[in-house]
Amino acid sequence: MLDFAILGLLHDRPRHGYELKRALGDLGFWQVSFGSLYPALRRLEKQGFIEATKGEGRRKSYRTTGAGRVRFDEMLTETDDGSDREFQLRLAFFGYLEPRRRLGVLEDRRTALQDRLHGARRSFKGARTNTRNPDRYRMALMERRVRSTEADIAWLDELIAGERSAAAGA
Amino acid sequence: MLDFAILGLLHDRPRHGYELKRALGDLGFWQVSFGSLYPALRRLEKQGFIEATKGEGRRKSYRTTGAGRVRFDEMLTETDDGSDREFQLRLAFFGYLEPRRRLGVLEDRRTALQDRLHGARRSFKGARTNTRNPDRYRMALMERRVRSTEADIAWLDELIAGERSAAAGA
DNA sequence: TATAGTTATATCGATTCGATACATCGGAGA
DNA sequence: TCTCCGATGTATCGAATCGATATAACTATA
Repeated sequence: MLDFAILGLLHDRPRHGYELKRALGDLGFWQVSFGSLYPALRRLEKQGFIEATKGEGRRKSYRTTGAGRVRFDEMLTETDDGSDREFQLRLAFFGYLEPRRRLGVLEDRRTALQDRLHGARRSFKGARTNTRNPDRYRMALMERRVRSTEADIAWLDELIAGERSAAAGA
Repeated sequence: MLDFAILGLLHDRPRHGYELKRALGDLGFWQVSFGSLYPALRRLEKQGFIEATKGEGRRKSYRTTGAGRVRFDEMLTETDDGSDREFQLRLAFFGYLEPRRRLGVLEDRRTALQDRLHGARRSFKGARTNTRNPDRYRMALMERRVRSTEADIAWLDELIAGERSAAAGA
């Protein structure tokens, strides 16, 4: 997954290590550590997906190779582990995904969130009903989960609507 | 952090490994793997914080020792790494924290979320203003971050209000 | 001229993950 | 009745990731 992130960010333009960390953090959902990043860069370089050139000063500028761009395209359509992080990462690179494939990804995500919502509601109602003395704070956690999943679905629906009108308008 | 989770769940009552994984997953924010859980149990046992007794069938029932309960109490008030996960975990065990200490934890969390909100808004507005051709999908991600942080603060404020009235009513 | 903060690359040990192995148990369907 | 399947349950492996730390140069500021 970090490999996917790096290839995607380098697909935008060449960047050095520190800048990759900053850019990934700026996406808002993953503060990656150097202990993950630098080994990942060497891994990708050894696999021939990226290459380093010396930038200004101490910097090493990385860019994707042809093989790296092919790998990135594969990853864009490849199997989805269903994690929140992977979805957000995929969305960050949606501009590089063929437009006709986008709606499917969003709808799969919607299904997954609906499932999560049902589970969250079941837990919440179950705890309220079955537990003799339900813990106030754990109930609050469950309620938060229900609400934030609902909010995510609403947000996603806006994205889906936008995608449909973009498809119709094109 | 996993140690904290295990000690807290065993503070409720004795549980076996599989049950701990289920209980932690049911809290809704951490699907821990067996590859983390079983080594953690052995770690805690070796440190003398928990002990195993043979339960029915294949089960090994774990419970906290005196030292384990002391350690858990320390962890309840100890340094906070500021992560979402740690906050949620701490909240799940709020019932075991002295009532007079609860409000402080919630207010610290509120401050952290406010900071996050400011950062998220700054990124969002910055991208909209500075970027010549802002990526539609990355903008959506930023907007989601703003909205979900706002929703979290609102949810937290309800908790804080409840806590204040509980303190007043007592 | 200290001194503190940011930029930048890098590594270390410990933790966590995802996959897998293996075995038992209860229920559904042939 | 038999057989398969999914849930239960403990356990381990290698790889990925984390958090802390080391090092060093540059930049601002007191």
